[in-house]
Amino acid sequence: MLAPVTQTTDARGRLVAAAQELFAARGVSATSPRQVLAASGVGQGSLYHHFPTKHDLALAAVGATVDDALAESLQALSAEAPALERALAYLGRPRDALAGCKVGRLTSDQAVMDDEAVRTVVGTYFARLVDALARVLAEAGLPDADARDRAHAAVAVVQGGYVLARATGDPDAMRAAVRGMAALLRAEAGR
Amino acid sequence: MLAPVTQTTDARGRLVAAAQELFAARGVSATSPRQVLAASGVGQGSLYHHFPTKHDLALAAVGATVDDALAESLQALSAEAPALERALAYLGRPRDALAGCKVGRLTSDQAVMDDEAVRTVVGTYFARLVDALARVLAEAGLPDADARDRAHAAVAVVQGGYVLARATGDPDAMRAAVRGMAALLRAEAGR
DNA sequence: GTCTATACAACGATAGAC
DNA sequence: GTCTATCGTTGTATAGAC
Repeated sequence: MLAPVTQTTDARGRLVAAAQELFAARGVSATSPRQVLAASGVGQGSLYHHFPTKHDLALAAVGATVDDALAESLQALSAEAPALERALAYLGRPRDALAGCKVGRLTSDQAVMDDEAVRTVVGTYFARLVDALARVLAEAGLPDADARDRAHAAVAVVQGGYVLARATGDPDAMRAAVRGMAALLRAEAGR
Repeated sequence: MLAPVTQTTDARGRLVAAAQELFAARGVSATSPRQVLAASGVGQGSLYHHFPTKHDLALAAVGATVDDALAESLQALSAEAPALERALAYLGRPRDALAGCKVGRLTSDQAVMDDEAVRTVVGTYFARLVDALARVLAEAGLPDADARDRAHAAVAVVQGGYVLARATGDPDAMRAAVRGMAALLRAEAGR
């Protein structure tokens, strides 16, 4: 019995993957268990066996999405480069601006904000991201309090960039916002 | 006939006001015509008389909300003060961070993004806001292209501040983001 | 563990009397 | 212009056989 994982991992895994995709594309509230069923290819009974309520499914899918997103973001911040360049690398990462942030969009989703457990997962994502960026900016030479403010601003610029790009239908809005922030950070560092 | 507006303005106006409130609190997708009915106090038939579909109601309510929000924002930018201070006044305006931006949140709302007319109204709001802020920053001495980038960044910081505050459940996240941005703009101006 | 069948409420919208 | 009654669909969830 060296392969301890049962075959059920498959059905469960497919359900979570399908839910992640649909939640990212249409939001949690706007996605029905029926749609997840259809996309995953499993039967109705299976879904409710693994996830008795939509809440359980949302928690699993959002948790997986947050884990993925956090790993990707922290990667840019922990590269082999000077601290300021690592911060700018996070800012400049390629993003699908018109799709919106898979995590950030959840804060406008009623089904998420009304669910304490899910909302906490989303909150932890941003808390950890800001913490990591603040450490990098402190390493770049800023006093701790200033580094935290700049980190909040930088993460906010990315989130707001998504909003601007989606609202205007123009991905350049995100690029302009990030460019503006990067220029300001460089200017301050070169003081 | 010097009073051209009929009494229907009342029922219609109450419907729009109720819709604005509900849309701001719960989103467009998550708000049903039934809820608008209940909140406004008018009858079922009246709603569908004035607004044959939910689309029509959304367009009217979102349009009204955008008009209000734009007027408020532009007010801070057109005060009697030096240009940089007007930009910082916009950034520092008091905001209900945990409630989210009544306009910005709409970009995560499926019912809005799928509706060309409504989405255009939301897009125009941000386009006009960025334009106005860019003009102020140019007046403060920045080259036009730089002013536009900084304006995108500043508007994005506010939108992202809402996201951070809602995600973490902490209004201070918005304040930190705005503080960080303001400090960067001041530093650049005092170069 | 997975399936089909079904329950019951709420959805957006319409009908037709007044 | 406004009302009550109702349509057909989809929502989340459950029942019970296999």
